[in-house]
Amino acid sequence: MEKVTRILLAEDDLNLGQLLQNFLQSKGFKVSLAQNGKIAFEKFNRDEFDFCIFDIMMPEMDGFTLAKEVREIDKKVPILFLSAKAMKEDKLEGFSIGADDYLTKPFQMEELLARINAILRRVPSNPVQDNGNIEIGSIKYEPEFRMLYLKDEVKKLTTKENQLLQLLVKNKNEILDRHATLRAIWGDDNYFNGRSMDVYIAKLRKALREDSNIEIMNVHGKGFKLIVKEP
Amino acid sequence: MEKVTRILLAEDDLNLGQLLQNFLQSKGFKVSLAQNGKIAFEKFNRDEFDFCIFDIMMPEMDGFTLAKEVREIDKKVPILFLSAKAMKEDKLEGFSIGADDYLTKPFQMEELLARINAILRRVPSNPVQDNGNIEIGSIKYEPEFRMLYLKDEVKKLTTKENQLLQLLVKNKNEILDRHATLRAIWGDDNYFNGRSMDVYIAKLRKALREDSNIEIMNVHGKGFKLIVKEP
DNA sequence: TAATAGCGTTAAAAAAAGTTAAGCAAACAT
DNA sequence: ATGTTTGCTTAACTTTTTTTAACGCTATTA
Repeated sequence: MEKVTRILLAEDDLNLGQLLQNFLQSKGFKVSLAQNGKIAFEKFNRDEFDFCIFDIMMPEMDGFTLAKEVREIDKKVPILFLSAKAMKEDKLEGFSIGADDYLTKPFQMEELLARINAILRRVPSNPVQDNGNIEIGSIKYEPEFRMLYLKDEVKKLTTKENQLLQLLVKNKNEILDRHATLRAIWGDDNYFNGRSMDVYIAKLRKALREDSNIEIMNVHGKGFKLIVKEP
Repeated sequence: MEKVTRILLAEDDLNLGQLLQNFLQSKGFKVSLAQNGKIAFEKFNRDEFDFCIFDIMMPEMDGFTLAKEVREIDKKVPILFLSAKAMKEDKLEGFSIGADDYLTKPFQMEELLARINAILRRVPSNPVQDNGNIEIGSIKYEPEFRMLYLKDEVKKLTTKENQLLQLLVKNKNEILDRHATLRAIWGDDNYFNGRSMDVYIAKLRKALREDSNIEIMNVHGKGFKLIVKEP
């Protein structure tokens, strides 16, 4: 379950604004477009955002003032400035307000995207990280330690066994696509890797056999499906 | 007690290099200047750095290759590229390697400073305690003194043991790439050095065995992973 | 229903890693 | 200078992990 990054985009040039909005939305972001700083600030107070892109020259409220207002109530949200001016003073003012980046128009949209991602990588994400303890039927499974706690044995899984079981668990009760799995774990989808994968499916079946409610079912020509019958 | 930020600067133009070094030192950074990528990589492996500034076009080893090598053994250290070319492809390649910023020459030194600080604001402050002491599970580890404080013994690590353990710690819970590690510590990735590394992994396992929550796990064909079970 | 592609299983071969110890050279002490 | 310690590499042997092969079964389609 991927978390969508919500971007607040303040840009008075409607052409550019919608172009950016469409581009970023096509890249999987949720983008709220505001036509000036005042509207942007209202949006910021009303909703939650993970990233801000502010044009500097805007009517009603310019980008710097907007950023200052935002910084007063949120010290952490990343801010990236867009500007027509490449002037040194402006850039430095931008950074002094607490900007994360400053991009001068015209720019390539791919560069904007790359810069957004570079910043997002540094933002501490998901504070809620489940402790990774998973139950497959009655069998405890710890993916990060590659451990399977069977009735009278603790089985240490190999790298491949673990990768495969993780994918199966992640797609519990859904079909795990054969070709995609081969590309994901083996890097390449060819005949021999396919046979190798079948061998590992057999290994996992043997390991999980002690709980008769667990089944790794084949879906002919499609892939495998981990089924756990809940009583 | 302010911690000094140590910058690794790779720049073959000695004029610019020393200019930047002086400027950044005057701003309170500790700057190590390397004249090409190869020297920079050796420095990176020998010492600890909090920030990297890499020129792209350099003899011996270019900035992109350098950054890739660095990223293989350190997923987190910030990297900022300097380049004479403003080409879109180069910028995108830079970001795809995992750069945090990309600055085109000529630039204002104040802008460089502002960008460095903007990135450093996002870097989670010292996972390492102020004095450089590290805890691996219940075992205290002082990399700069090559000391491991075991239950009833203080083990002095050898150079290789220490280098390897440092890399493992830096990549805790992530895979430490086998080939990259060999290049980083042994300088060359060949069969015999690989066997040597396995011997050192065995030594470290034995040393860390007293805390059963610590494990140096092998990821077949990829490398090793230090995992510490937190209770 | 015969042909065929896809899968199940087991065994073997091959590759990678674990372990122990011998060998060797540099650093250190005697 | 000579012996000793130390750190590292190389070797030899073992075990684990992964791939490949072989043979049989099952579902799909002509």
